[in-house]
Amino acid sequence: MMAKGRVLFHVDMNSFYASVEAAYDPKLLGKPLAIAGNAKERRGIVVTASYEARARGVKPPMPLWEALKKCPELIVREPNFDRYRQASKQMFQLLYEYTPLVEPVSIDEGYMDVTDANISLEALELAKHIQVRIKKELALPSSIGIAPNKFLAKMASDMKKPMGITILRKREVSSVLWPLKTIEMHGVGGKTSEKLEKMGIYTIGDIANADPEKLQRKLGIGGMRIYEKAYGIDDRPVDPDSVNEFKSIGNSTTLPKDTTSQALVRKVIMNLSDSVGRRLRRKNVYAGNIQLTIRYHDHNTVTRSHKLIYPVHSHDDIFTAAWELWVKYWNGDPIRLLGVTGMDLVEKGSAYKQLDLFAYDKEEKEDKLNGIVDALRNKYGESALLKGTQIGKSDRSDQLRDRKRRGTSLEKDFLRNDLFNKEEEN
DNA sequence: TCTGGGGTCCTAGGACCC
DNA sequence: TCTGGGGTCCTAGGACCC
Repeated sequence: MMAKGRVLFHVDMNSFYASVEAAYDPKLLGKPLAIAGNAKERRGIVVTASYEARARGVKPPMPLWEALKKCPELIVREPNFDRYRQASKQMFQLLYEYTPLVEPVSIDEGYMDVTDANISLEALELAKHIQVRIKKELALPSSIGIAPNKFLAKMASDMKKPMGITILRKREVSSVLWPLKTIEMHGVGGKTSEKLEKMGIYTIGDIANADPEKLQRKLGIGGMRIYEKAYGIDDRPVDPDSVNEFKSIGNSTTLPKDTTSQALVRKVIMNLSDSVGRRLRRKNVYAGNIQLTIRYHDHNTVTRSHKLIYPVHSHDDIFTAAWELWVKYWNGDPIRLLGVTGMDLVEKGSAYKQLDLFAYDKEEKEDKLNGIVDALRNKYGESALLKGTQIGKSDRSDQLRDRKRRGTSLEKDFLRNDLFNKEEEN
């Protein structure tokens, strides 16, 4: 018996941020509107442009000054992320009414697997129904792609905007996709398309006719993938859980102006650590690795990271790790951007399973804990948080003062909280 | 007068272990 | 004895996406 093909939707909101703003303020409807961060400092870029703005040549990610040159009457708004998250939530809730097999990909797009959805409508009718409801109930335009897999559904939703619905069948791949330039393929960007051009490959059809082994040699595993995609092959399932499986949580910020001020940098890293910590705690996860991103004046960007002995999620611990990276690696040049990211995330409770296996009651745990902390202190010195790092002198004394003030050590705090399930402040 | 901020995945080299 | 090869972990960077 032949396996039944899947029916997948890719739902893609059109100019999402701009559309949400227009839904809030109908005066904006029909006007050239751009959403841009740092609009006041003029360092911003256009994140989203309404279709009226696009018609005048404004499109993301264009620097704001350039957008204004092209379209002087452009209305510029700063992003209201809370608003977008709210609208996004409502949109996905609407999708969940039809099937639990919804996979949000980003704030404004997601896949649905409606193969076995218990709905009497044909796929096309169902898509229309969903699109109309999103428009009526949320006042937001969308495009929907219908196809037997994610890749084709994604390509399909891109074909008619705004408010389009496109069906892309596998047998249509050669007529519809093959004429397109390689960069139109989802997953092929500027660098890869350049490499492909050097191989004499310009269209998706050229990819399909290329030697797959050569593609793999030149592009690694990605080469094999684009070859399969060129034939419309993509087995990835719609995974509703992936939205909760974070691999990293980070925040970064471009400074109002480039700086070498230690005091300012310290403050910025502290703020970033605070917000990363808050987000980790809200999701109930710990970071086993802290990464510092430094973008210099000339846009050269470096990342430096440390695996920690213990996963952390307090702002103090995150700041300590990030600051040590800063002290150790900053090259002295003016800084444009700073970022702090928690990586190697582990869920609360899973981090110390091993300890629990060997300690049965509270007192025993306490003893065990003290023993471990002492051993760590002996091995790494007072600053046992980081693995394999020599801590700079000034920084170290900073840290010691800090801990004295709090009357405890970082690692001990952390273990205590975890072992005894102490309530965390939010 | 240039280029934001949030992520994911892949690659590659060196350390380290056996 | 002077030398192999496999495997894992850690780190950094690059490509890509929205």
